[in-house]
Amino acid sequence: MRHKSTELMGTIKAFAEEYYKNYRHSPSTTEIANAVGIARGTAYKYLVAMNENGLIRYDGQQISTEQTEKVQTEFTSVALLGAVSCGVPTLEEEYIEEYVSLPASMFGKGTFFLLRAKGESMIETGIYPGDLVLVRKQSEAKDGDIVVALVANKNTLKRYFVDKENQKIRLHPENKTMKDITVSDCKIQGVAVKVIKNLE
Amino acid sequence: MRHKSTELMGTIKAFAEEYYKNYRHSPSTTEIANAVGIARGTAYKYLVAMNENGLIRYDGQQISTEQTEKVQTEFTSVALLGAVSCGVPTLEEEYIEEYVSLPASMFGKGTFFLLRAKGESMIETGIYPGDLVLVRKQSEAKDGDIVVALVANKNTLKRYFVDKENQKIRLHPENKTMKDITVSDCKIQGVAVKVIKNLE
DNA sequence: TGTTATTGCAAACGCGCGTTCGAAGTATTA
DNA sequence: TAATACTTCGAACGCGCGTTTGCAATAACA
Repeated sequence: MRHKSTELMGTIKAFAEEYYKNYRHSPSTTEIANAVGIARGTAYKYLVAMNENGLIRYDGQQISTEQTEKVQTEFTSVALLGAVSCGVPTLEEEYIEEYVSLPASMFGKGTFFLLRAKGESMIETGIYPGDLVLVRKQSEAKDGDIVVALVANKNTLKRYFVDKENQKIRLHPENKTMKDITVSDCKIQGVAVKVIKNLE
Repeated sequence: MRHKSTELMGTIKAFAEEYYKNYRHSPSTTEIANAVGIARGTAYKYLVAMNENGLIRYDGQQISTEQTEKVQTEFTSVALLGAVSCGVPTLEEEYIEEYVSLPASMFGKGTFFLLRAKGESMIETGIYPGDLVLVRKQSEAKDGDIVVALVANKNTLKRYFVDKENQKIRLHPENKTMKDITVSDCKIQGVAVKVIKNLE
């Protein structure tokens, strides 16, 4: 053959892109070599050639293509709380079921936790029992925010309103069959920012 | 001092756990050494001591603790489609806005794509315009599934029913103000499995 | 205070990585 | 067929890693 195989270049590119989507970094020359069945040095030469070629960019460390540039590599680590949503102050290690990484581009940055909604108090905003609620951890809330608040030693999900007249806080369930809770003070654990719902 | 500092052990453990949550693998001895200000060899010795100690587990490659075991390391790579949800056959590279990794424990495994819901045709199942819909790519659907289907060269999100009497497919918008679409055939792109909604 | 055990550091080893080099093999051209 | 250009391989170099070792510093104990 006269020229480096463009077929092989395509295979290498595809392999690198697939690898990148899974591991969020480029494969090593060794990994590429093994994957496509060539020598390590050859794999390196291919990468350099493909770089000059314009098929990929390669700086000796990372391979980048149009596709890999679209791969989001920023994540937020989020604690998923289990059966805790009532009664216990959250975020204690033993109540954390697992830690998951969520892409920062979709969910934002900050300190979050996830909890499984219980009860039907927020049905009218589309939060059903079993849905996962992503909560940004913060102790302040704005009027109208959906908050996780600790009242009577229980964590509940309610909409938060400040009653200026009588200096009270009103926690409003979005469910016509339930009544508002009015308290003079309550600890806010965080503000709900997303819901993840099952469809099937 | 007579014994290795338990304080330092705690610092190392905390550093390794935090690192693990961000990168989904353990830091190198060098990284630990730099982070806590000791020599590389010392860091290694600490890891070995902490392993015998029971404070962590260390196999020479990975550090694991109760916390790191809760960190989910399996992901599914998902293509996020941009303004495509109508009119164009999906999943062509140029319409992919970005690739995100979602934890397999929460979203399952398989081939998925995400799209931003447009129009109000699924409001009664809680899918509002702007919500992100996670779709499992498949060409078959069960009765009652919410599908992304290609009708009249447009992708739409509808509930899927098979009308056995007259061998037709009925695509049902969950919105009382809209009418069912009845077609004899349509290409199914996938089945909606999750919705991610904004709350603020 | 002197002896002993323990700790921390710097240096060194093997290994995999990116990278380079020379030799051997193979397609192209005359 | 012979000359040339190109490609591939295997070996080798430097570097960072995990790991080991020896030495100096230091705490504990008599």
